[in-house]
Amino acid sequence: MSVQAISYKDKKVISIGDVSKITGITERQIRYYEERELIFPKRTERGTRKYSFGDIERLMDIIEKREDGVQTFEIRQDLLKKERRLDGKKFQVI
Amino acid sequence: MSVQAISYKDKKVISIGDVSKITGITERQIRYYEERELIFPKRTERGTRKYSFGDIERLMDIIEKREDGVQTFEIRQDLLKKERRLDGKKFQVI
DNA sequence: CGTGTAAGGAATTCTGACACG
DNA sequence: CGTGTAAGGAATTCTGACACG
Repeated sequence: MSVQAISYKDKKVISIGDVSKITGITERQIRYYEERELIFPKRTERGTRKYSFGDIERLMDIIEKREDGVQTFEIRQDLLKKERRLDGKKFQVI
Repeated sequence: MSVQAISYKDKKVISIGDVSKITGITERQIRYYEERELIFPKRTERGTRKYSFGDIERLMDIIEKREDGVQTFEIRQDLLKKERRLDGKKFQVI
């Protein structure tokens, strides 16, 4: 129930060109969000970025926030908060 | 229960090079199986083939059969039989 | 029948930079 | 800060063909 096999959602196999078409934003923006550490594609041996469907969902979320005027810095903050919450559950202090 | 939204499994977004790496067979073989109508990738505007995870599963199946000495012709026959069975359920003759 | 290979062209992706603001 | 663009190089993919068997 808690442990789940990695599904297709998390396999990083989509090229940036396709991600751009699917999400509707430019490759430049996608690369910038990576630079700002909001998204983490895999790299092939050659250096090509590969994204998962999960990454695309995350991107959709980022796009929405950006449209609401949220800065990448703030989006990153929220991300870190979430991670800390997850850590808390793993190493719960009593 | 019967109708299901198209999941990530059926989104055709994987390039032939990645399919080759994932399945372990050459691009030549993958293209040949398409020529023999065993597999049906999508084409981008430019003409690049795009495969889904479902396509990859199907390929794995084809590879196994080929290793057992089954010819592409026979594999295709089985495919058509399956389709007919499905059709039978849709247009059942009484 | 099933697969390898060399050939040439066209589209993709990458990085670092300059630009505007 | 967030995004556009031109630049040049490197890797990808495509098709049609010849080869072996």
